[in-house]
Amino acid sequence: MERHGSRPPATLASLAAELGVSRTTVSNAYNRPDQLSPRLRARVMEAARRLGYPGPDPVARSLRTRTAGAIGLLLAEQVSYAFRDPAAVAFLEGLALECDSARVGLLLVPATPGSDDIAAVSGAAVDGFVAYSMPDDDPYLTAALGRPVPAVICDQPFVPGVDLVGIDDRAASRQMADHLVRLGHRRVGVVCMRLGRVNRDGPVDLVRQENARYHVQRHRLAGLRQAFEAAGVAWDRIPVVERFDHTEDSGASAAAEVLALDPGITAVIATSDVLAVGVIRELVRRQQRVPQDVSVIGFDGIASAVEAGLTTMEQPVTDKGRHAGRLMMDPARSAQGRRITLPTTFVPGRTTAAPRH
Amino acid sequence: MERHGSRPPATLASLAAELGVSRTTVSNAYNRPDQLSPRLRARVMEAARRLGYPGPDPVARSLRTRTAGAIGLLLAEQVSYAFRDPAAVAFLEGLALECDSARVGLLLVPATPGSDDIAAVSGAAVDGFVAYSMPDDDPYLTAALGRPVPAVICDQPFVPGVDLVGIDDRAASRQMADHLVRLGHRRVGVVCMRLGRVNRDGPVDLVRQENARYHVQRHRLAGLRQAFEAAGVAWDRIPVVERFDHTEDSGASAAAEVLALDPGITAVIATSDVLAVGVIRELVRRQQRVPQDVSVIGFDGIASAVEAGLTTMEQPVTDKGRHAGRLMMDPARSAQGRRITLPTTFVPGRTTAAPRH
DNA sequence: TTGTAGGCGTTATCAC
DNA sequence: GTGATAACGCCTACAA
Repeated sequence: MERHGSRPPATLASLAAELGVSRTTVSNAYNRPDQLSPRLRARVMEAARRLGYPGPDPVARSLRTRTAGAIGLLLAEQVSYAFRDPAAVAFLEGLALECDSARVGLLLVPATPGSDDIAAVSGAAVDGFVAYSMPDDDPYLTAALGRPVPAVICDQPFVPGVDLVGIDDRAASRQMADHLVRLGHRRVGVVCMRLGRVNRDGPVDLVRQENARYHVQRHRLAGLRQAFEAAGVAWDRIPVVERFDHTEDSGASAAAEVLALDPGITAVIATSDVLAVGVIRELVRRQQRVPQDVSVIGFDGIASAVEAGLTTMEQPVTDKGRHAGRLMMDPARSAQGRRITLPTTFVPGRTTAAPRH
Repeated sequence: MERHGSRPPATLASLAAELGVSRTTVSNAYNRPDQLSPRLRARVMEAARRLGYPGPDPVARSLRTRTAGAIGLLLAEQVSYAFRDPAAVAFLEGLALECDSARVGLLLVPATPGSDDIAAVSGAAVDGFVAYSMPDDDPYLTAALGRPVPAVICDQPFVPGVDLVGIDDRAASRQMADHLVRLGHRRVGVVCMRLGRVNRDGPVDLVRQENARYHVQRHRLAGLRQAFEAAGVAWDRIPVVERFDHTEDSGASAAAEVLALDPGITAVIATSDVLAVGVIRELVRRQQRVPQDVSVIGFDGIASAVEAGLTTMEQPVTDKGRHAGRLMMDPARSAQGRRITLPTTFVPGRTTAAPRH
């Protein structure tokens, strides 16, 4: 591989000068080969090779053409997290599928929560943003929406005028709870994901539930509440425990906390499969049998959990990614504020059963 | 969110004009707040808000500063594939970790194999490329190396003068084979990943083995050969079957093919865990017990396979990503051609045992 | 603390 | 089929 020497790197202009032709001609050699005599084009390419000219500079081209050839992805977590969460990975797969076929790059924007340094968002050379499951008032998202490029949001938040891809979280959640109610469960515990942007773990009171900055969690809790109240269970007696980090460890420790708050529960509802897996781990550690002693139900339908027999609510995560990608690529993006709601599927597993008495 | 109206979008220049100050002042307001009286800065920001100026254009800034704030990732597959292969996901996690802390974006470059359209690579606005496990003569990689930015390669290919992160594939592979030899296996079959850029499945002769375009596979096969020949087994009697797609289905069909070539084998060696899992699936389908009837061994140490008890050679995939990222960010990148070789660990599982006779 | 002005490397437009 | 010219939007010496 020829590394350029000490002389300044070749540019389109210097190539043109060297050849005694105009810059237009060199530009055409690359972008419009048919506008050129084959002979001249060959001469240009030969000189390019000789001078080590790597072809038109992408940034300069972008400036001129006003397109970056990439879309940016925004997450509520560090980028590396995206590769640790199975649901996020599945979403990314779907999104990448659409990027692939549109031949567009996917830029993972480093928007580390906490340090609210907008620079990475304002400075991302992209033709649009896809935001995946962010809180209602995220500064990175605000910055992205302020840029003059289209945006698509997946799951949350809902922003008027901005495309949204999601599911009916409240209905799905209610359905989950109904399943338990039907089995006969009345005393249950709930383990949910973070409800706000600041690191906080612990029991959640009604006020915090209703004011959650993450509306997906808000809706899921509301759905559970509906189901249990419809069954005559007082919702405020049900312990709800929140975890900031979305990991199995969080699920395990939250399970312990829920059990401490009400040792008599017969089921644990987790608002995600990752948490549910942690819950089960903790129950097993305590010699509790699932589902004989305690039932466990999750949400998401991630592959590994479903294979392991978790009862859960499956959502089409990869499809979410595809739809988000399609909305982004769709030329008719003038029609903004579109909304796509995808269906969910209840997946009965081997982790729920009637409570024993 | 204020959407700009019909007038041309605000620029730094138009903002300056509006305010009756120079462009420098506006630029400073964004990039060097301390060079400005707080009052003036406030005026600038206020006007920006009023005019819907989203801040300096990232592309124009990149052109001027000659940095893109992102690194590009090149794969031998479609981008979406990266999210389907556990090893690739782990690598990406490690790489993303470093990108996060360096506050640098990660651009997944759409380099679809087959359609050798270099444009996405030449047109990627990045400060460097990381290539993950590509064939020896990949045109995308060639294009990337031709760009005047640093590059780091993970696993393959080896390119003189370019940083490389990898493992000792031959030694690790030999160690795997030794394990089987020690258990007493002499008739085995091998299932390996693609050896060339064109779609091809089937048995592999010695010539193809030695000329494989993917040197990782080449080394792994060579390591196996060494081990078996040292044990007095004629390598050319051992069936080796290649699969282009890296999926469990491939592993399964390859297992069937290997068994057809030599029904008497007592063990199957797969050069990846994904393939190994497929191999086991096929064996189970045929009512063969693993390891009692046939032993199976994999390579990679992906989490799900290790948990499932697969005997395998674990490589530190996430660390590979981290090291690749660090090499990329390392300012001392003038010293190119660095090489990092990471250690592997043999993981005995429940899928290998002595052959029965 | 603020302003002047040149140039980063390219492509679109239009003329020849 | 080829060339001249004018942006694209910004940064940064340098000067005031």
